[in-house]
Amino acid sequence: MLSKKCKYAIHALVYLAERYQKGPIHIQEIAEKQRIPKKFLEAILLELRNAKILHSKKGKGGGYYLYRRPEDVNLIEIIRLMDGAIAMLPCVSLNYYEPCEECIDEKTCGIRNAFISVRDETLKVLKNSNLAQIVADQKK
Amino acid sequence: MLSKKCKYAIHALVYLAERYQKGPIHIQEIAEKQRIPKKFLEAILLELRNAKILHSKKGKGGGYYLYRRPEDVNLIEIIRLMDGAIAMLPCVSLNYYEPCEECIDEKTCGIRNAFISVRDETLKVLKNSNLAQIVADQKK
DNA sequence: ACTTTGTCTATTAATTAAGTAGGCAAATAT
DNA sequence: ATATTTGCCTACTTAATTAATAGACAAAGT
Repeated sequence: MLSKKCKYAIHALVYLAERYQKGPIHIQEIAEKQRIPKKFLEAILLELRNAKILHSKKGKGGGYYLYRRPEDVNLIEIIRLMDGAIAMLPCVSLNYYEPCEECIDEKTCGIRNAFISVRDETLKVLKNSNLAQIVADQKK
Repeated sequence: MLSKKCKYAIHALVYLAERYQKGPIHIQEIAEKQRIPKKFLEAILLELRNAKILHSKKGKGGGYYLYRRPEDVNLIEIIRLMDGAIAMLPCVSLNYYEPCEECIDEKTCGIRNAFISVRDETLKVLKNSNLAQIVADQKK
């Protein structure tokens, strides 16, 4: 399951994608419209900014805005940033690999194969799911 | 990520699948060989028993054994039993559906589509991954 | 009877997720 | 300049979930 943090991030990004190139949006506005605790949202947007997904402007009239085109921000990146590994086992994670503590021998482990397939299929779907796509789906 | 509980369950079941129809296996033995805290394992095996995946025998010479054939126990069932929903969002879960708290309107939500696809692909893979398959993969 | 082994309920400990507080720093307006 | 707005950053608190443990009980076998 995605964490609330991750879901908040997706909602905030979709909100900003709908307003792409319309100038900075105030945190307060996003928090209210998407019903996200403001302080929590601040931390989330900051992480997205540090990851070069968002840019910000300070002072009056400031706020956050999408740095990249909506079609260039996909769910893989957002989920990895917020929640870490996408795989169901640490030992099959591409970006957050760790050996499984409970595993006796990874080389002969028969469990990993299935989860490698799950990971690959999941990445395939999420790679094609970007902010532009989500905004489009929303309008139906 | 799968919980430790779920990973312990899979390891214990694979251990029992390897010994299918060889009589009951003592909890203690599984706990030691698979390095699982005994008391924790007890609770796990009990759940698997209540779900009709395992049977048990009490008293001397007792223990747990697979109730069904290894090919008839797949990862979907184990994961759902131990960790609940397989989907990444509650609102797209087939067996543990719940509306997303942060969602304004599920009908027009553009986020769900991707996660419905992820869920379907994941189920497709996990459905074909059963204990017999895992044991076979292990021998390579 | 006595021993072995699973059953069940209740607790505790550890970890992670979620949310909050408050001062600092940069940009803008007057 | 200086006051105001707004994001930046660190630290902390609370809540929830996961992991692990304790101990009495019940059934089966010797």
